[in-house]
Amino acid sequence: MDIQEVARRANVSSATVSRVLNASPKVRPATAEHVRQIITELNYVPNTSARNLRTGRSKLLGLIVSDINNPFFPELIDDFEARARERNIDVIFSHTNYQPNRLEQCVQRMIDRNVDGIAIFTSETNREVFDFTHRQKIPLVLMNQDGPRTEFNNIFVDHDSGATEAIRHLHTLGHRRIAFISGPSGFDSTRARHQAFLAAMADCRLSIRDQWIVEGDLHMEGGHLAMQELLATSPRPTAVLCTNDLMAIGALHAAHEAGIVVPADLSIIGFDNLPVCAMVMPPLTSVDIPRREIAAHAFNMLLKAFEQTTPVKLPTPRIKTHLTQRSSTAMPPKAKRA
Amino acid sequence: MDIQEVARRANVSSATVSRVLNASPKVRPATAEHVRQIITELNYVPNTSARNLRTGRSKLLGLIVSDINNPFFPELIDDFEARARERNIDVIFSHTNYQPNRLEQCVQRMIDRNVDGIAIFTSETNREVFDFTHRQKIPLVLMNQDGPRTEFNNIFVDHDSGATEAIRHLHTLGHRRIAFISGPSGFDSTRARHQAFLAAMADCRLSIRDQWIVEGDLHMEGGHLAMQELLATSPRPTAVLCTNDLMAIGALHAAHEAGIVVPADLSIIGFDNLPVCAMVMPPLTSVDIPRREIAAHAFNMLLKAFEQTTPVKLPTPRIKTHLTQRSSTAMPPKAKRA
DNA sequence: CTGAAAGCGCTTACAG
DNA sequence: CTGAAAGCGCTTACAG
Repeated sequence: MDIQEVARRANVSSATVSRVLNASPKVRPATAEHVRQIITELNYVPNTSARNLRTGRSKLLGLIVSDINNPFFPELIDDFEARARERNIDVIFSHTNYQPNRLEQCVQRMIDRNVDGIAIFTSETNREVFDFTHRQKIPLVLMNQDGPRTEFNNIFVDHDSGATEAIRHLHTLGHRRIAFISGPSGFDSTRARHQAFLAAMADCRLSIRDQWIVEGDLHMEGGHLAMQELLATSPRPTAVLCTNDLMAIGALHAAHEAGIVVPADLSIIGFDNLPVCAMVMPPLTSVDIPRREIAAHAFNMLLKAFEQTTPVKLPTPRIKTHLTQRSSTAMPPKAKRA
Repeated sequence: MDIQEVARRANVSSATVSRVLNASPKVRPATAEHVRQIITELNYVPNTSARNLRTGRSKLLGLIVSDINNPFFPELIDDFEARARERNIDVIFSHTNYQPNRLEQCVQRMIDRNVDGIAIFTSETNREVFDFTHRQKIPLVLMNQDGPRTEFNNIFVDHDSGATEAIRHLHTLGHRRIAFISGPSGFDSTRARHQAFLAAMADCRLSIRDQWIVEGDLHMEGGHLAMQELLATSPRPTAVLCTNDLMAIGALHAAHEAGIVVPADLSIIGFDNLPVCAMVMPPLTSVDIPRREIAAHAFNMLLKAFEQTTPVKLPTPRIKTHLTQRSSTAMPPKAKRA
């Protein structure tokens, strides 16, 4: 069943069928209607490969994330894919498992498939690959890759706004001794959140103690260990901001094991606002990263970039983050006594 | 940069280049080596669409799940995709959001892309779509779709083994009053787990009380409400098996709110063994569904089905489920007193 | 072992 | 508004 067969049955040329298929306005409405009917009757579906070969477009977008098992990503993938589907675009999806060299393979495979654009949401960076893709004139969108001066299309997620809201929230509750569980310094996003914490503390004129800044591995384990360290300090902090939710949950467990009640004895705030925040006890207050908004920007930018005949750098959207309050924060014990 | 260009530079015909590309043994090794060198030099990548158009294969597999936001799926997707990547196959991924009619669109889109096979992991069923795909002679693999008599390739996940282990575990601890939070009866998997519970109880010669079987909505809310109902019964159950982990977590919260300590006062067991089981307090004992094993079977079956010239029904793998013990189960209060 | 040539199923500039 | 024809970039049966 090919376009010739449809043409024969409809008593037109394959060119006309093709025009109907592509909703060309140059076809007489009656002819178009007739052809459409035959198409339905025959249950004809155009061959995508032939189409792509002819047009040079694939109606395929690539989406690369660090780790599909990280609950940060599903919502983002979901939204991106839903938008693509609306426009009859398919998505090829891959993940790097945080390995910069796997990014290269992922991108190469997508280029082989002749994708119309690639969105890369990885915490690791591989500048050579970005450059390579850019030179191939394949539309590219990145997230939080070294600021506004980059030549690549970029989406900027502002961690400062969320961190500021978090620290102000604690400050308003009466907290003065606030600790931070940082992540490994190798990742851009981790560094950005650390900076955001420092800025937010300064904003509230709160002093920072070195011993209250402990590094974790971004997993529950790391948060657990970091919290144990913090609990051994004297005086103890009355509140802790964590670089991500998984570490905040690890911290929650460590506090519980030490007989410390959250939030009565200690307030904890996470970062990411993963679905699991609502599942732990107490439900975790966390800085939300608007994943669906990010996905929407990425998709629209890719589409726009693809429509340009000459590649241009699109304006960088700046996305604010905000605190989502749940039940892991309260007044510090001291303030209660007072 | 196309195959002709490579042929010209290598002083051979495009047929020879093509043979080298496809590792045909009919090329003189020296020629092949020379051509390979030129290919590398020119950074040539064959056009996938042209290839697909010629060969009629796409090296593309479809993967459809109910809900990417459900933490059950990421591991499964991960494993499936990793296997595909090993063989240079790409995966087009989609999800139905539990709507049977969206399954039709998903499948149609994949057929349009000329996929070499489709794996469908949805809790909802759409027999017409399965039939349609089957008639198109596109290899298909389903999960737990009405038993061994189906004409479709199927993977059978045995909920009985896990449920039996769960009930025996509780029985051994001394529990006799065991409740069940069921799911909506519309889903095959939900019904299967309900049956598995009943069979496991019979296996341990434990009696079942109607009031100790409460239906939930598969989400935290439903588990929460169901547990509140169970706590209002008299006598109360000392242990609860839940149809899935999300409801088990809802139940955990409800117990906590009622001042009931898990596991000292009440044991809770979930189903699915999601990553979140390790994050809640106390960590949740749960029946594990071996997702990676399922993904492996699905992928291999699709590959095998595709290699057959005439469609055959492959043998149905039977996958056992097992209990993963954590900290939400203990001896019942009565047994302790004794 | 190698090449010339046909053809996979479309789209589109061109001619009418 | 419509059609004939070329061509997108490959692969493969056929001939040598």
